[in-house]
Amino acid sequence: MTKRTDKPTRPSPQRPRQAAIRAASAKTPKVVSAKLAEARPVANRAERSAERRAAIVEAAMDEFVARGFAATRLDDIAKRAGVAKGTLYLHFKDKESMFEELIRTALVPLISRLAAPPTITGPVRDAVEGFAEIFIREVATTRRGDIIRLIVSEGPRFPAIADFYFREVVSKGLAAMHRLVQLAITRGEIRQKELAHFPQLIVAPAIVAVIWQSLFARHAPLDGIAMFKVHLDLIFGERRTT
Amino acid sequence: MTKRTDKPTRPSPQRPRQAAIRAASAKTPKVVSAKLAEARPVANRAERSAERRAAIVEAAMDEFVARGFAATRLDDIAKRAGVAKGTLYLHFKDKESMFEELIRTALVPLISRLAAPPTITGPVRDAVEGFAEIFIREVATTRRGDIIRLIVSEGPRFPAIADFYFREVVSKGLAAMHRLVQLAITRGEIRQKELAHFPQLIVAPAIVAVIWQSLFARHAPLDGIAMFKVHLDLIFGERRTT
DNA sequence: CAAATATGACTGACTAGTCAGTCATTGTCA
DNA sequence: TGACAATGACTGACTAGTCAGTCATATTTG
Repeated sequence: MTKRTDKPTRPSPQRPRQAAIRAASAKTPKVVSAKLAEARPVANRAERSAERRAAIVEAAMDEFVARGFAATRLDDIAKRAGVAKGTLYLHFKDKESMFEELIRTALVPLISRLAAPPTITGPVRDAVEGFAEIFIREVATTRRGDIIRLIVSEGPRFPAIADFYFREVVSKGLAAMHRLVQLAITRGEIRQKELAHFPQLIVAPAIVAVIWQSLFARHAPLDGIAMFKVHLDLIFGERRTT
Repeated sequence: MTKRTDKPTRPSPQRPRQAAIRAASAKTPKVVSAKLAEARPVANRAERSAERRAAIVEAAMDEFVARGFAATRLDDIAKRAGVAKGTLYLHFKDKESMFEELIRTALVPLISRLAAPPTITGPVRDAVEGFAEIFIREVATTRRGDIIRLIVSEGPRFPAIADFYFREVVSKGLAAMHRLVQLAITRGEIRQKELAHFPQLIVAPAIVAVIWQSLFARHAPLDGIAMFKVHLDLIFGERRTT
């Protein structure tokens, strides 16, 4: 029950060590708080607020990725972001909203990348290979990969997130893949016509690479890009030139 | 900590409604308690204890799969299993041990399946296809698939589980795949020799199918077996006969 | 200085784990 | 074999502790 029947009067809160506290918190290798302390030319309200929010988002991302939704403590997020817990509530309604908003925000760059010019100049294979190289280097290796794992983990418990992810990322990405495959088939680059029905097959190795990184990289490193090239050889036939 | 320095007298607990409580608990539609009530020929202590344990394992599996480790309440597991919370601690040391032991137990059948006769009679493709069909039907669709998702979700937070899973399932499975691929290459069934370096490519679609089921089946059903057959066509070349 | 922001102590709901007490089953003995 | 004693599986009320969310107070800004 946590009695806490004491503390009857609280003789005067007296925030004495404010500076000290800040100093201590600045001393820690916290990402953004340091940045705030150094480069603060003037920073009006809006800017500072945006910076704070960014710091919170960054910290929350780290914590959620490391521990999952349920096991993450808002106290830890606040500490890592260099703010008080109450401040979190100035930016987010509650823990759940924070989590959902975070995932969505984190996916925005991915989405814009997907919507980027799908103009094909050379062989389709090169397009797919470039796409995969970017994906594996920028997703499987970075924290965006963790986001994918987070979605796999928490998706079933956050249908809103799974829905959003399917709508904004998966279906768009698969549609793009579908188009590429169709093009490659008409061009004769791909012989297996059935592949058009399962664009998931194109990206499957990339997904596996992401999962492998977070679970087994320690036991057996996996060169995702090399693996994907072999995969492309299967799809497009073995490459002639080196 | 758990002080417990107090409790000097405990005025006399007086458990009055023992019978009533039992009746109530029996009335609930609990899985195993019902079974016990009906088919109880004699059921000595050991048998009953084993049944209890099985009920707990079953219930715990359901709860952990549905909510993840952190969000699962032991009270709920106990209620679902039709036992008191204290009983859980007669079978498991604590929540974490319970979780880990559960995962291991759940994988035993999978492991024995992997260690099963790898004798190849016909084409390697048929062996792989049979293997995949079993896997997708018995794993992607059933609760074993949830276990895989659970490992992906909680693995990073339970290194012991990730280690165990890698050692007992992943590395063995990949080694088996590697052997199959080698055989197929020497037989001329597979032309792409590099495939031997990445046996993960063989199983990637199966993994993706598992994940798809739990996240997106609602939005867009996926025929995992059909997908895998197309995948095999890519690896072995398109199948001649229907 | 008033308004806008930020703080962190505090609350209360919730939960892992404990343990004194109960009682069905098993063992013992006449 | 029937009565009685011993056992230990089982129970659930209870404790200590945790943590999301609040709000009175303090600080900063314009």
